[in-house]
Amino acid sequence: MAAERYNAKETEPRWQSVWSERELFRTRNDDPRPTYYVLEMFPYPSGRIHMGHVRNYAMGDVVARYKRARGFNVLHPMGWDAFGLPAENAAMQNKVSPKAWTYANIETMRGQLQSMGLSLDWSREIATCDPSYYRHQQRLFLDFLEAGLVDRKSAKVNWDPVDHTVLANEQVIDGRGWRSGALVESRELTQWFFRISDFAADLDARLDTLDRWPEKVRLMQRNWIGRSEGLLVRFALDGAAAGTDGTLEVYTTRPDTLFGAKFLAVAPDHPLARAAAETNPALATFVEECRRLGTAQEAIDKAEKQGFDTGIRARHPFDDSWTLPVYVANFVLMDYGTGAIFGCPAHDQRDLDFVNKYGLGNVPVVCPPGQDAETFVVTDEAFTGDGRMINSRFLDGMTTDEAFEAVASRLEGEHRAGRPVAERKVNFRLRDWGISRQRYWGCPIPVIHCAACGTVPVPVADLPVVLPEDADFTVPGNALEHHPTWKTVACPRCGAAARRETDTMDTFVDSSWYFARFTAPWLEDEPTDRAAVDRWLPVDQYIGGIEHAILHLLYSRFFMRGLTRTGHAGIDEPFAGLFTQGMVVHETYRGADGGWVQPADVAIVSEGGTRRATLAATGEAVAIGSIEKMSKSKRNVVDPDDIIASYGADTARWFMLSDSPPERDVIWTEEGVQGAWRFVQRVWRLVGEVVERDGGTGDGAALRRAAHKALAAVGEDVEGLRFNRAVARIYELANALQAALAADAPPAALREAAGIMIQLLAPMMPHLAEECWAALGRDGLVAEAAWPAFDPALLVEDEITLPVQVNGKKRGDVTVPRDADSASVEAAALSLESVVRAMEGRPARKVIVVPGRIVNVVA
RNA sequence: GCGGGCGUGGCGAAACCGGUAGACGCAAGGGACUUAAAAUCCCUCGGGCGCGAGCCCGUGCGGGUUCGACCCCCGCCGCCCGCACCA
Repeated sequence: MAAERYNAKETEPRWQSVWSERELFRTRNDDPRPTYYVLEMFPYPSGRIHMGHVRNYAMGDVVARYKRARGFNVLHPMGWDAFGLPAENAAMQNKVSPKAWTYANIETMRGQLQSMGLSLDWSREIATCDPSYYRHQQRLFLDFLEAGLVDRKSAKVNWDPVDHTVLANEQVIDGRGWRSGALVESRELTQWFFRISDFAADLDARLDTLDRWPEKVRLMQRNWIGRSEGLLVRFALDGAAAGTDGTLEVYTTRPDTLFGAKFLAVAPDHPLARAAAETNPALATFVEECRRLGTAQEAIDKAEKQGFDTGIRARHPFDDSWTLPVYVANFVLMDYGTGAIFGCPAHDQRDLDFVNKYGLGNVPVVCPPGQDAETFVVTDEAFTGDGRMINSRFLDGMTTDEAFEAVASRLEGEHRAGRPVAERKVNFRLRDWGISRQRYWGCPIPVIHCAACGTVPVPVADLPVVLPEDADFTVPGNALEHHPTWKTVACPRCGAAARRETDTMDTFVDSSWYFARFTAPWLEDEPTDRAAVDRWLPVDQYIGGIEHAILHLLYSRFFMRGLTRTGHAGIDEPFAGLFTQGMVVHETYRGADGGWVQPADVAIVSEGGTRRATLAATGEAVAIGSIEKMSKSKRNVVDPDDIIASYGADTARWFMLSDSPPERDVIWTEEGVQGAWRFVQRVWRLVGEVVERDGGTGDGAALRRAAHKALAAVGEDVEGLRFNRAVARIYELANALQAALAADAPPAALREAAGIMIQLLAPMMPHLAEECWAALGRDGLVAEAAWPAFDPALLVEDEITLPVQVNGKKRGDVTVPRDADSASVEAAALSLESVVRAMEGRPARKVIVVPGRIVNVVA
């Protein structure tokens, strides 16, 4: 045997080149074997990979390598989510172009990922910022436009008046722009939208079919889509209220409480409010105040319920003599339902707060179970549950549900001015996806604005609309807008001078279909190859962070439907299996001056169970703080490059997979890494000893059993993505192998067990596995070897040891033949000395024998 | 406020469908080897009592169901996450 110590630094690059030279991970679409598509969320090229990437890609690689060994034709690609604001910020600060910055980062990060030994098909690599990718995205936009999936409409946006740009909600902090610090304004801008809300019902319903998604994610999406069943009620208005047709449409999910109505309220930007404000200066002032408050989320949270009586009166739908005041109220949202509500204070907390402020009173109409209808009153806590109807005329005595039905069917049947007074309506919270961004570094929206022809799509033959490379980033705002010539263009329809759309697409668009592009990324004329898409999609296993539970995953689900509607695919759900992994967290450290100290500069000493930290360089004391997500601000990051340089990729991968369940956070510790590294060395040593062994007088049966048990268990654990358990099984097998070596087991059993162990750990530590595979003298590469089959006969023992309980407490064990009948097991158990003692002379009233499990004697 | 999840040794955790609680790893303590260190190997490692065989207690807390409960049911407590005026 060669070197004593395993040298990861030398072996890892060597095996990486062997895999790459043999094109082992290059996937062919015409390979006849069954397909398996495993995908990890592609990274943003921020500059360097972080430990979260290592964890994510280590998991995906285990699945890819395991499925390959299982005989699947595995697609495991990698790419770059490469558009986005940081590139423009870098351009502003460092005078490099966003393109140069992004591609330099990709270069670095590709090298880092390659040093991890991931079994990726690099020939399919894509970058979303490359015209060879975004030209197809532009084509998809045009197809979506044609198919009616795209809208251009006016919408309120967060406008940063200093940076001259629209900000996403996440970029507004305490009402101020995250970069400029300027107070953000609410502006109406004409924007491009994807009509995701058209699919709300289907996106909601199909969540039920995603049985390999985490329940949590499905729930989050369900809440986000926000389906509700209710009634659209048309209230007649007195006189000819301006801005209306004489009725006010209200959406409610509680028509049962209609007899508890005390007022109607509309949103400040409701047409009725706007019209009324024109003749009422005080109301105009109120509306203006609401609008100002409207932008800052914080203000909304704290704002008191406020309203303004318009003077308009509405008629109750069941009683024409019953009038209700119509308010403009700050808590009514224009973009949900109809922007108008009826207020039933006794059974809605907001409405109750409102009437209590304006002295409108309340009438309870639902009596809670167990309450007396005569005495039940509501003061400052609304009752929102189900109960029996009271004070509600023909509804009295009904349940809440019955009353809903009664009101709905009755009002549906009544008509006024040719329309039913009410209609059942399913409403959704989900709003259309605004994709316009006033940014340079994104996919240009391929349309042209012509004074004569209006908005004209760029002809497909003219694609791609390429970003200009000579943009100027010294002025804030959209560099496309500032560019001297880029936006000047001839109208494709009439040839007159026209203006290019200077908005680019939200970067979430880029990531909404990349998984489809991976199936045939070489195509030049089409976004997708139908045959390839049909073969590979849906993705069998998608792995990524929980932070994308809603937006990215919902947008992708919408996009898949869009692709199918426009003939680019044939399915609706892109991801059959989804797994959301936990974060990588680390202790934080603070120096004497209170500043954060990075782990690389800290030395930990542990004595008698107490851990103390010092600055490695000076010995100065360092305070150990709480465990947090690795972040630059707290400096508690560990650079994967450093770990790979000192321990190797296998050690990093192994540590990432051991200990914590993959969906939970994992605490990165130096001790843990060293433990993983010790195991790497131990495996190498054990294999070395096995190879050298040329005779043995001991028994190999126990080892064989242990190996086949591990084989069966690890297969199940990897299938279920329980990597931490698989790791524990492999440790057990290593322990068994070591014990067998000590017990002088015969070489055949040793070699078999060592071979199995290597194959089990190959998906996790592929380089070490290759090195050991070669040392064992096995043929070919372990990366190409078929997963071994376990021998079921070895999993069952001839004799089994059963615990014996007396009244549920364990008192001893009996060892019996595997197929012993209950009577003989019972006899053996009762004759145990420890059992007799525990019975204290009492007779056995009952003996429960669970075959192969346990014996319980009831005394 | 609404919705969801989780509470098991010093730590990360395991326990299949209600059947030996703590596998496996980390840390710690003791020992062997060594001039020494590193590396490696062996032993101990939930708490308490006992020389020992062994006994008692123990999965956030309080009840319940069961021959038997970390697991099921009821009621609390604590922590974490998501959404948040959605009518």
